[in-house]
Amino acid sequence: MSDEPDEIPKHYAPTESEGRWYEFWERSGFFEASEDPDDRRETYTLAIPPPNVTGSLHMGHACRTTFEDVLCRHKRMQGYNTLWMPGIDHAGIATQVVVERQLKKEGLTRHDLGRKAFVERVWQWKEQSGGRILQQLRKMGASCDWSRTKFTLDPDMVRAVRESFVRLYEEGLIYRDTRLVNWDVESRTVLSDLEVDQEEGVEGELFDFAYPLADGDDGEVVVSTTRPETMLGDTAVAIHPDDERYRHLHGKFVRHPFVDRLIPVILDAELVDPEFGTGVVKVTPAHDPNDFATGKRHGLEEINILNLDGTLNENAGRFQGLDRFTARDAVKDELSGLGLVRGSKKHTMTLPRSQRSGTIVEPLISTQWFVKMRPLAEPAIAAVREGRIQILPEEWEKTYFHWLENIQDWCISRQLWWGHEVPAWYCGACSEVTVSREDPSECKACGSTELRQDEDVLDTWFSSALWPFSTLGWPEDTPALQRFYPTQDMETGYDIIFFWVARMIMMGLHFMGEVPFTRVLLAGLVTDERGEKMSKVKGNVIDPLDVIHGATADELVAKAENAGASKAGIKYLKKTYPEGFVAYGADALRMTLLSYSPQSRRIALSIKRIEGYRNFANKLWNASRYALMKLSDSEAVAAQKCPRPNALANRWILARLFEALDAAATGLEAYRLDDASGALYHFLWDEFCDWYLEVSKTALDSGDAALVKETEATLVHTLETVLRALHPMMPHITEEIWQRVPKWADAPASVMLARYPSALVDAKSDKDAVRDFEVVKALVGSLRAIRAEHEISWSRPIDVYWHTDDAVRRGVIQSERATLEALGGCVLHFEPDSSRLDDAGKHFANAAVFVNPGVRGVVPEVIDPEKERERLTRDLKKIDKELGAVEKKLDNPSFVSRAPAEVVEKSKRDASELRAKREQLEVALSRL
RNA sequence: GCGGGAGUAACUCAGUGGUAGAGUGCCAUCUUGACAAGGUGGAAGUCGGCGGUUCAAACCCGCCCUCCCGCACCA
Repeated sequence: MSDEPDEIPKHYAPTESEGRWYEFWERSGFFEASEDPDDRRETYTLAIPPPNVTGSLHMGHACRTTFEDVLCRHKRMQGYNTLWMPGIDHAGIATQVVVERQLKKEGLTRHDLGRKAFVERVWQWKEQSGGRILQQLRKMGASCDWSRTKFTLDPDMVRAVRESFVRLYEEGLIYRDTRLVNWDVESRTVLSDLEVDQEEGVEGELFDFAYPLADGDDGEVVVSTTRPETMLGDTAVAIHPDDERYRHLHGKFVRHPFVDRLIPVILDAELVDPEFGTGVVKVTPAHDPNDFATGKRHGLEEINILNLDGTLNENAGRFQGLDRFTARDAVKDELSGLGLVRGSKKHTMTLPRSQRSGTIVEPLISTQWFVKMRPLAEPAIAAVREGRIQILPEEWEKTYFHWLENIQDWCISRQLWWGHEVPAWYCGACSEVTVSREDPSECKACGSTELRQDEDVLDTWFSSALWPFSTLGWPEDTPALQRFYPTQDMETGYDIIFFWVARMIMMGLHFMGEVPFTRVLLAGLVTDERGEKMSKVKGNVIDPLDVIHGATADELVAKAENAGASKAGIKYLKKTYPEGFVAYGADALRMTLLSYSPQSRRIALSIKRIEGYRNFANKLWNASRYALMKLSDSEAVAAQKCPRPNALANRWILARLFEALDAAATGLEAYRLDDASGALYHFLWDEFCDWYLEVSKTALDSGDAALVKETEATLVHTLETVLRALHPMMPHITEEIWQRVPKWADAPASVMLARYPSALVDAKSDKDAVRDFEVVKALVGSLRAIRAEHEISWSRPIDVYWHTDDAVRRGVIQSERATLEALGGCVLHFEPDSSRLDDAGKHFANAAVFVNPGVRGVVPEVIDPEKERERLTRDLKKIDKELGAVEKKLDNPSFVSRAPAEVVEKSKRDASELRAKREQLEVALSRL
């Protein structure tokens, strides 16, 4: 047989197989949701978190995609009309930056092209390389309904955005206002609070200087600041009204040393903490949020000293044109020259940085569009509080509530060119604003045609917030919207709970009057195996596609260098993956990502773990290969029907299959895909492969026609069922094998269309079989241990004399004799006279002894007495430890009286079994 | 300052009251006809520390130490 070329290769090769099946599924339309009015199936809908159009598949996407695909494939197999709605996000800043970078290489800026040409250029780029990530999601096996793919700038999305903007405007929930905003001087746009990161622990300087009193008053007031340059925009100094030290300053003025300006001393209990510094605060309303609020309270002038690029403007007098940081030193020098410096000390502070450009964000007065959030937040809070939306893991609810309860208005305008245009037009004649669904031809107030559209675009997240219903056709009342809204699950990373999840809930409730989804699943962030965030600089990025298709070490290094990895990063990469990656396949990657607990905030991905699951895929492959070889000439064997076998092993594996399916179902229902996949993994490997396949060899070779028949039926049924159960997790390999398994006449064309196996339908729990098979496993385990300890070659059969007083166990051993002898490599002899075993030394030369629950046995003439002593001593020690713990418990009267009866009973049983075992081992030891 | 999370085997992590688990790694051994990407056997943990509740604590409570993450404030 070994001479014959194998029809099925020994190693599973994922690369070719995965692409082939994916193409088959997509071409066959298996991913498509139905809008057929006669289709009465319940729906299951999940909208993909649309990746950035600039995006390239990373592990975060891979993780999301896997999780979502499992949910969708599972629901689909359960008979739901399943819609997994795919799409891409236009990603305002991110995309604009990418194209601007390209232009830079040509020596151009976007201003050289002008707005229209630039936007055209971005579209061009989008058409060429934009949708790449959707192809990459396919490599993961994602079963999205691609026929519905949306881009957030598609015409119908534009329509949805305009509709929602206009409605919110008409309802007074969108307004235009001048206030202090976060200004990114590099990207030259405003940012929402969420787009600003606070960099903590920055070592800075607290600089003290003096303002001389004006109007002939002698003296000065000393103020402290971390930003001396902003004094150019100071319009007050503030003291606490109750501060006795400064009572003489009430109503006075100070003189600005550089600019011809008198600055009032104001009293403000809110701004000033008399304990801090000198107790005097300089007030710069145009460049600090607190000062801005103070300015509003006191009606102070707001003097903006900055240009939009971060240089100082004409209000800075002689400092005009200097960069903001250069200006800081210049101002300090100037103050020093005037003898006004009063000291300086180190100061630890927090700096606001732009998430995009990394530059320090400037608070700047600007006119922007805002969404009034409170009225939207209230229903969103209620929806979660009342359980109409469930957030998992639950601890995120607190974070969600905390944010919404303290929410600030959302600044939605951005000074970019790429994005949804603000549908507002300014009239040149009357300066009224016209906000309109359609491009207006005249001012709504005065009828003038002198209209100019607002030049800003909307925050990318504005269109994302509409995603669950805009993708289904809103504002049209389409059949899709009716059928698939609200959706069921929303799965995404916890890092965008505010950016996206909360806003979708608010907008969904507002525009649809219904929650956009009933469950939010928040997953952790994927990091490298050290728990460090994957970063191009660190060289620790694992590209999912490299894992799937393989990559040499050289390729990895070249790629990392190209991406700008540091020297240390390259070194780490070379050290960690000296061999590169073999093609592990999408299924192995998926299983790995699923195996991490969804409750963890960090998914420290390890290549070793991926390798482990690649090995699992291979194990499944080879187990199937064995089964298919054995079943090759039994065409009649159909997998569909659950057999009713008589043989113990067959009954056992079906019972265990039942339990594994039950565990998988429980895991899937609870969104614990780690538990679900783990249950099937262990069933397949530890039970089906390690025990059942081995036992089946004996049965299939037995020549007993009835036994052969029922074993074949059980084998194929178990395999076919476990393939269906695993399909959502490992779609490609299960399809590859399932297609080869003998099937029933009207079987569907793909495993993904087959029914998901349910424990209740497929088998009944056979507890007796499970209990009896444990006897087989324990006995074989003992024999293997003896063999291993005494280095007995497998080619040498051993004689085994055994005895038990337990009728059930005796029955099992006698009826499973063939199996036991095959797996144990032995010849079994029942020893009716148990005293001969107790006193084995007299009757058997060099006997090794084993003791199982209720079964004793000896293996004569095979042993090294020293090793036997070692083995027995070790066993004895283990038993002593266990027995000690149990006995201690039982000696405690409180335990016996207060613990539940079943717990006490179990302990008693354990104790007596352990004592018996202990006695046996001691006898055996003393004999040596 | 407010809030959340984490600390369990060498590593990465499961484990919400009843005798500590997995994957990888390690040691030994086996090319037994599905699979060496494998089989078999084995070693390895004062469950961060201290106290409390309980018959019983990795798990519940309190305090402490270390690390991570949000939010707010920071003259």
